[in-house]
Amino acid sequence: MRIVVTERAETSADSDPSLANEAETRRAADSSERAYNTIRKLLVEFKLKPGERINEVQLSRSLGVSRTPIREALNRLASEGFVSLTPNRGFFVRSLSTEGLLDLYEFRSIIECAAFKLMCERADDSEIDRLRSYWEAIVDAYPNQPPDIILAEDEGFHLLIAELSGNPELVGQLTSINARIRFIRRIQIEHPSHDRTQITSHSAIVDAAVRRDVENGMKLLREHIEMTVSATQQALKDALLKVFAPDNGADLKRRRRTRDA
Amino acid sequence: MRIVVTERAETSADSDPSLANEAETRRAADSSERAYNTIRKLLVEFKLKPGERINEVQLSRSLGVSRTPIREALNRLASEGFVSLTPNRGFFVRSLSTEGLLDLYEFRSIIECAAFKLMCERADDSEIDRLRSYWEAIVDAYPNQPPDIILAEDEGFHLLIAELSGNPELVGQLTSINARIRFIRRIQIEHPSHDRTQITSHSAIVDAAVRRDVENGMKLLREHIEMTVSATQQALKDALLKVFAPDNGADLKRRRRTRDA
DNA sequence: GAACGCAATAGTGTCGACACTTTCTTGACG
DNA sequence: CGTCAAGAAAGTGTCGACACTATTGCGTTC
Repeated sequence: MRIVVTERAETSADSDPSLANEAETRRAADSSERAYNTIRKLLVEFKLKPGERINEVQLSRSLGVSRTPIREALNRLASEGFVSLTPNRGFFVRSLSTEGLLDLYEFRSIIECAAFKLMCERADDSEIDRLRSYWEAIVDAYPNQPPDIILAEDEGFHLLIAELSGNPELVGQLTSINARIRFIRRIQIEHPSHDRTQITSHSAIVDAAVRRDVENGMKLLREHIEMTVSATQQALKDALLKVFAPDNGADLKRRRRTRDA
Repeated sequence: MRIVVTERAETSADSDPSLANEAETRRAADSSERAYNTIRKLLVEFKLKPGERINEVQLSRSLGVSRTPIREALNRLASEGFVSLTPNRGFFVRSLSTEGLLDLYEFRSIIECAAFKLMCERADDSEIDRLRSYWEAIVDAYPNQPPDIILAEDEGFHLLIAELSGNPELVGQLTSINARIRFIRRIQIEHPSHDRTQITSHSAIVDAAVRRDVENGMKLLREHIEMTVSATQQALKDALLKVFAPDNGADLKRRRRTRDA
């Protein structure tokens, strides 16, 4: 596995008894939180490969913390679907196969369409205008932004719709979905197949929202999302090929679905 | 707080009843899992009251395990929205206000309608027939069953629709929603306002599925769910009144929404 | 008597250790 | 040669302890 963490250039925090420097020796009070973020990044960037067993001891050494915060982070990641837990055997990286990706995008489409509908029904004009102005403020520069910005602004757009739906559950769900597919989306944006004219659909969605045209808006959203799916699938395949470089993709078949009841 | 865990005499679909008893003989290897189930039950039954701070030491003593599995369970419950975590102050019971309940039911409605639609589009006739036979096998005895059975069979019905949608994400989401509202639903079923003629809508939904009538089926589902919401709201109010017996309900106002980004 | 420290208490966050389980290694046996 | 078993090694699950932080209670000062 051989993971080198560069999150903070603070390697070898352990085994330094000579340094009694107070500020440096202070034990961090948020190891779990940082472990969570770091591990999630490792997962989402395929540093930890799909299907692989996660070695807690190795991970804890890499992050320079004990196993306790590692396990707390892994438990959270387990309920969020990033990893699965088999009793007495430990945590495994849940493979996000192309199949699973389709399911996830379909779920996303469901959430977003519902959010749009609710927004149209509930948001007052000033709120709809927030959506319009949010998009207008970034639309011009949008196609020329670096991938990370594009991604963040796109997520912000869709998340704002969810917020304007007035249902916090939808916001939470969309946030969680975003986290799970962020890396894939980033790859897709950087992929040569990426078509930046999709911004026009955002504008069209805003128009539909202003007109409170539920049917049309949902149709646009559905198409907007579906449009990215096939391109994203190709991007995912490329990414997986890179990850499992020489091997065949046999490991991918071992799809686990151990979401507990 | 003073919690005494009497795991017995409940639904107890789980296996092992006594948690503290086993500590004397041998160390349990699944304390986290059982702590998770137990704490979730405490939450869902309002033994741990909304807004209350969760004392890990007390809890661990009650369950007869150390704080480690308690914290692992709480971390999972945090990602699932049952509790929230404030750094250095600990875990708090997230209050499920009537408002939050509405949001949750709305979310459920969205998931179920989408699942029904997908099922109609994808499931073959034999699968639809599984739904039909599932319901036919239980429909006669249904109104006279004890509440727990009614609840389980109802959940099973809706869950089967989600499964037949072919999207595991929807199954997982519905499972999670069910867990969060189970106790409320149980109260509602036992509440005098409960109307058992709602089984007719299940039959109607099956009919719509057999005819692949998406529009009508979704309409039925939406109504079916909405019908229970108002009744459930009343049941929830009664339950909360009982929980916060002498106090005013001021604690309920402190609604936390600390779902991490 | 009220506001302000300031110590004492209670509670969380993390650690290292150890018991138990799974997995790997090795060597005997067919 | 392959199979199996026993022991060794690796790894997980849980514990008790301790460092650090928040809270409470108490005495002091104005």
